[in-house]
Amino acid sequence: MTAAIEAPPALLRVGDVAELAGTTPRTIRYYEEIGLLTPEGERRKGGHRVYTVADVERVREVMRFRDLLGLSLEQLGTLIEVESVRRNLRDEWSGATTEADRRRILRAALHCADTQLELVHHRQEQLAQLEDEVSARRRTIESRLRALQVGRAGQPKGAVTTPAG
Amino acid sequence: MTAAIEAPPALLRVGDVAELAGTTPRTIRYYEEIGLLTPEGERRKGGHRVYTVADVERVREVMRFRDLLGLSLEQLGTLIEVESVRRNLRDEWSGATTEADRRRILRAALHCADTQLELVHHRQEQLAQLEDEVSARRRTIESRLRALQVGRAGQPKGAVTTPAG
DNA sequence: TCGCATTCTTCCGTAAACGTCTATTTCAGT
DNA sequence: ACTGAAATAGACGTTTACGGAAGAATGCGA
Repeated sequence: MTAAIEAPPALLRVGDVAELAGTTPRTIRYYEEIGLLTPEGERRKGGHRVYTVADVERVREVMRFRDLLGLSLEQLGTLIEVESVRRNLRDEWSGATTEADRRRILRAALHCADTQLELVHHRQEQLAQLEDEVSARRRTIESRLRALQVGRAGQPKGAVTTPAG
Repeated sequence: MTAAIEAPPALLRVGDVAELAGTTPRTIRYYEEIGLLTPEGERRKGGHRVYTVADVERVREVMRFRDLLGLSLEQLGTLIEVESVRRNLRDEWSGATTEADRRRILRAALHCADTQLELVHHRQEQLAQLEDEVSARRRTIESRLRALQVGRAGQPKGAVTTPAG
């Protein structure tokens, strides 16, 4: 009796979340401490935190943005969507959300995604430029190497031909 | 009399380098302290460091790799070319470098550039994947928004159409 | 030559992002 | 019910990448 009507949310503990996200329990608690992660579901009466797979996703998202965009956790706080928004986007809307609310939430989420995309694109441009410069240098080195190989069969000595650099 | 034969190397002091590279003297000295930057040219007899524009470039390179690849300065030490190699690549070869030496140096530099390119490409892949996911989410949000707008003119209430996700 | 900005070394401070330890519950398998 | 593994709060420790101040020495323009 009292069988689960919907799929049980697969309760996770802090250690599970840490392992699934590839980090440590300390980090998970720290993220909560600074307001980056509010575990879904209430604490158990013993005080233990209760998570779901959505929280794991959240942690992974935080870590990816941190690594790939080089942002501080504080900056991520303003970049990553707020819990309520996320919950609303993932679950069905709670009965209390009016249509105007939904629109507002969706607009906020859209704006958030746009900001993220801008940052990603900016990063991509910077990386592309870095790539250009490095590969240009690579070509220079290569041509100098070839010049050396040729010189070996041709002139035994002489001025080094500085090739455009 | 005693006119400069070659272009004078434009001696810079630590403050100049810092300003040109967009950082502070403290950072410049720190980079030297941990072995990332060995100023060209000897110290002046007063003990003041002497730099050239090449050192400025070096500093900028360090900062870019640090920012864009998210590497620690220690990791950068193994990634960025060693001073001697750089000097040899930029200046003409000193009279003492034999042809075998030059080839070895060039090969090392080539390998170094390849490593850098690999890292850059890996980063680009990660960013591309992140871009995909974010823009996918963006589309989801957008379609939900549209669904709301449509619902406003069509059905006044009903189940929310969860669109693939 | 004077004076003041700059640089020198040395040392201590700091912020971010956790690691680690302790002492104390709490949970889960048997 | 018991027991070992795991979680809790709280505190302090650690590393990286510098910031900042002190006191002395140096360089450069007038």
